[in-house]
Amino acid sequence: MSNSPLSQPMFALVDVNNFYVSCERAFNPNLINRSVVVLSNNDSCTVARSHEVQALGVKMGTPWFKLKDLAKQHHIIALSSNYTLYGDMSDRVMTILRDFSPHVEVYSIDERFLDLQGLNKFWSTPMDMGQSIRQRIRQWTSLPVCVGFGITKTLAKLANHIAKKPPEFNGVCDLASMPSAQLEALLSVLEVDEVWSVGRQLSQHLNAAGISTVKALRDTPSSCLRTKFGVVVERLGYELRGVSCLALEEVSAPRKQIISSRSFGQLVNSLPELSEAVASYMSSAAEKLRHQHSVCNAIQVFIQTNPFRQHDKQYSNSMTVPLPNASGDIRLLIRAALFGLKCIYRQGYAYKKTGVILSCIDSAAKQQESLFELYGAGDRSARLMCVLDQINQRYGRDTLSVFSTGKRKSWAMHRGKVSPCYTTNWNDVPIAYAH
DNA sequence: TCTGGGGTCCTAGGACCC
DNA sequence: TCTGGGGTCCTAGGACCC
Repeated sequence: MSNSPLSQPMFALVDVNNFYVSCERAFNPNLINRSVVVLSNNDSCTVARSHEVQALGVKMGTPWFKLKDLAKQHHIIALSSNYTLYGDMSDRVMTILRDFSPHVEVYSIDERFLDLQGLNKFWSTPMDMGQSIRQRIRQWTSLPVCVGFGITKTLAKLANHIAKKPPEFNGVCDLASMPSAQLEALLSVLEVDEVWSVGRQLSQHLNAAGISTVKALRDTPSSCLRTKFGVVVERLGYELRGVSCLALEEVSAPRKQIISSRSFGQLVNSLPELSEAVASYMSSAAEKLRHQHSVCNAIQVFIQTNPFRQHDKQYSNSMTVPLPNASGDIRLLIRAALFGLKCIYRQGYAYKKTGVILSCIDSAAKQQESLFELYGAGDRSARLMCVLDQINQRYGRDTLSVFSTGKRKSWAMHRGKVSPCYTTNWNDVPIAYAH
């Protein structure tokens, strides 16, 4: 029996420091040790800052025009973003991490969770492993990373956050094997909003209830967290106490919605211009839709004026266009989106932004949906069995095993997979089967 | 003058049905 | 005809994340 901490449940979070800036530096060493920011679409906002820029107090998302003076003064270099490059670098990091664990979750473009349980044979301590990860990624991609270890994902994320604070941690922090005196001291000074999923609002509420440190949050009884703050915070408490509630998600589920939207560089007034933009956003959204083998059953299209121009007349609206027959047909999707746009468009406003949001369902689920629609479904238990009978007679025994029905939306277990189906007309079911 | 884009989950409240 | 409770479904909006 090994006593190595890695024989316990153990997660790691590996996160690339200042990811976009680090990617740019990997290809242009002149940027190293310089003040660098990467800007969003239209070069409007800062989406990444080098350490040097962070030290100047520049916050994430600061508009570039507000930085121009500071930039001149401190010779800040601003770069337009290059997402193709960042995606490629992200894949390279992924490849390297697979050598350290077969179980890796892509949490975001610059963060990976690793499940390390049972890997104790290879490493004497997590710290060794963490340093090894840092060195190899640095060597093979030039990217700097920090590594956090914990027995839940929330703790690993917190550890990663702590590891970034130089210099004593040297980029790696293991909360699981930290001496308890040190751990308690650390958690009692960490503010509660440093915890993953505690944002501005929630930290205010927690503070108002006297919970201002991570330690206080961890030590508040579950029942209290549940009543005062709901299920999410209750789960958070468990995670901080080392009870894992969040599993590693290695296979990324298909997106439930696909958004494609953009701010205009210049304000736009006319419907034809907006239509052109919407059609183009829809094309790229539909491409993603096909890529994940989904179809779309509703499209939301929205437009808005520029809320920062407070003297301008403001207008924002959206419309959801349902597609009774879910589809991935690009021409149909564009038609539906343009129809929605036409409904919400009003003349006389200067528009800043528009976009589409596609609700996605799995192609296979769509086939099942049509199967159920063929027979109808509903909330009349007297007819439930006959529907099951019909479907199983026609498609073979046990095609349909569980069938829970709601008024409009129902749920069916089909070959081990639960899928939604939509009620059309229950009365289509022949009355003869009701007996 | 110039203020990002893409996601998930939860909740409240209205509509509707029995 | 009037009234009420209980349930489901849908949507919008808020909060959070990177």
